[in-house]
Amino acid sequence: MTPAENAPAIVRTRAVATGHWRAFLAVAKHLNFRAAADELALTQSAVSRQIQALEDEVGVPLFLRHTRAVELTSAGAQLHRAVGPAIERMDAAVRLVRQTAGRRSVAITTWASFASMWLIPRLEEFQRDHPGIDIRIDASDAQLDLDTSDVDLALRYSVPGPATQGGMRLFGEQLAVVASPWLLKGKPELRTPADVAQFTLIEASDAHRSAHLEWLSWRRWLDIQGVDKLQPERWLYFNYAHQIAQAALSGQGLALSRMPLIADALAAGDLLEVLPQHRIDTPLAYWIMVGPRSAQRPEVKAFCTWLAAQAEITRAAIGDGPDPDTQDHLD
Amino acid sequence: MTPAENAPAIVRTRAVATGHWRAFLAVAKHLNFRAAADELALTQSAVSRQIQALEDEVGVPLFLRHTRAVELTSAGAQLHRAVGPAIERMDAAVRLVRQTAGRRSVAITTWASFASMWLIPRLEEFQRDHPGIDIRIDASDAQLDLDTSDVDLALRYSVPGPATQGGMRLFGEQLAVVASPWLLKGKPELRTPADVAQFTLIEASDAHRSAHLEWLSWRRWLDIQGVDKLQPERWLYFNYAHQIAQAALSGQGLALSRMPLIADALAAGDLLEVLPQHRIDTPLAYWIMVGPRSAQRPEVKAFCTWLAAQAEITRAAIGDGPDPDTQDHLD
DNA sequence: CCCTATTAATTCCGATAGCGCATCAATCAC
DNA sequence: GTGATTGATGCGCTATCGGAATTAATAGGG
Repeated sequence: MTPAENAPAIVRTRAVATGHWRAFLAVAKHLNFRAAADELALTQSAVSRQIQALEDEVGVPLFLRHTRAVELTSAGAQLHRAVGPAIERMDAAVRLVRQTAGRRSVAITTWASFASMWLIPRLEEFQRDHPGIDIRIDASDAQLDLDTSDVDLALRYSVPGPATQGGMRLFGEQLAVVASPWLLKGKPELRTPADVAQFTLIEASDAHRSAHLEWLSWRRWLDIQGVDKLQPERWLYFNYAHQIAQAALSGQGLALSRMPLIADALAAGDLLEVLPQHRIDTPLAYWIMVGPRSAQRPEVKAFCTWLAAQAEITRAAIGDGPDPDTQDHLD
Repeated sequence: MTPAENAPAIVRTRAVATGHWRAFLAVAKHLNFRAAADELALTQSAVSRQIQALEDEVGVPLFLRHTRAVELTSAGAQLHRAVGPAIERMDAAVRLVRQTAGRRSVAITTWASFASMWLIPRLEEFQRDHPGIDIRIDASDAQLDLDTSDVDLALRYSVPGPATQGGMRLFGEQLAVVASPWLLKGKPELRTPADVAQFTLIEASDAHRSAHLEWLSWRRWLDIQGVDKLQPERWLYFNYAHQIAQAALSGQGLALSRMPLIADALAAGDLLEVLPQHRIDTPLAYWIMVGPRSAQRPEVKAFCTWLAAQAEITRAAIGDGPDPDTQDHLD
């Protein structure tokens, strides 16, 4: 006697209990009721009936039971493709909420090169000054939406425009020719742009779909210096800026590097700038975008303040002025 | 006495129990326990305790209860953003499975203009010949992934290349200058490309991010005809091909239209081709891509066969030859 | 060809989780 | 201050769920 029969007026569609889907997913994973039951710390009997209940509710068989094998039906497979990610998403959200419960934390999204070359080296200082604040960094290179995802702020790299509306500019960028001191030792000093032809030139490969790479190319630098016909000794391509920096550090050639990212290595003497009078600018800049629900939280404010201070230091190190157009919405 | 206390060895994290999430979503929607209870056909008491159970399991309050108002906590809002879409996705999957249960159906994804100008007008014939097969068309202009979504085949518009691997070519395309007979009546006949300057030229606007639009532009046509300096009387822009066709049909100007899409209108005399000796080709073509799990299903095969026959008719009408490079994996 | 091992379904039964009813507690409106 | 509104709570009922044991189906081995 189901509730539906007690209340015939209401078509109680009770769209399937979430718990049963876990049994479904376990069986779909193992293709074996007993193994699924073990995973769920239940008996085979319980799993069998959960699957039956599910099939009753959906109205379609989800598994084909052969004597020695279980197989998803096409409907089962279809549901599996939808339910698996959905449950996973719910679990992830719960894990995240549990993890950050009662803790002050700031979640940041950015891209791999910026995280490893600028943010992470500085982060220790923030952690020291604010021991109560957790930092979570997503450097998956996926462009997360501040309105719908659970990140508090995004550090982005972009030309000024609609995409940077409401954001705060950290710094602009110049490109400098850099190399390991070890590579230059014993070689005659580079005096003119044309001298770079004696070296291997390290550059980003466009395998990575970034639309910005054109601005960062050696080709553009050579054009600006008026030596666009020049062919270097060799080209060396990498996908990520930190791989390029790594290659330059180990003396594999000359890199055309973004000042904000290699300012530390220059200061430490691990890299030397060559032809410093031939730096070029790009229209790209680095931005903080703050999520709408995060702007008021004190730990987010503290982090932004600290970021701005760090950016000021970097700006001073690379001789970058503040952008007059910046709309600064952070106090 | 929870199960966890009976089995201390197992850290039964039981990642949040049952369909309590539905109560959570209902309360989050109404911000009112009683209204939520009504929606779920339960009592306020039941809803109250479901929410409590949920808060116990997650370990965080999800709602702030004021005397006359209920409010999501930030954790609650975070969960709501994740759980809502997840449940919705599961429900949608179940609905779809229920709907197509036991029915033969073919799900197609394509884009709006092709659906309305080519596919839908022909579909009636297929439905007549195959009354037992349902057709579901997704013309949302979202590029669905055949491997992960529930569509059986995609009708795409693309240059030959990796994206069309394994697909079957329907037809290529030529661009023809067309106009309403009504517009041309009483005007002197157009004899040379330069004569188009007397008319309004209708063209796709690049607000729509399609990378193909360049091939479809009047500018390219004028270049090829050697009259690239020519300025027409007026420009008229639309976002979608069927809007352009609509405008041409109603006599608003000359359109540079894709032959496969307006062949019917030409045959019916609703549009006239002007300067037929000045058609131009584009490298773009129309393709069927069949999903990996669908290729063997008889109804999908039947639909593909029918599509190929329809394409043959269209090819004959527009004088398009088959592409020798085509990899035909059907049949 | 029969016997055994494997595996899902089924039956029976006890535990409990979830529900409704009635009531309480807190607050706001007047 | 009084009544209305709304969420929480105590209590009793029962449908549901889980476990143990058994059955049914069948593939593989001798």
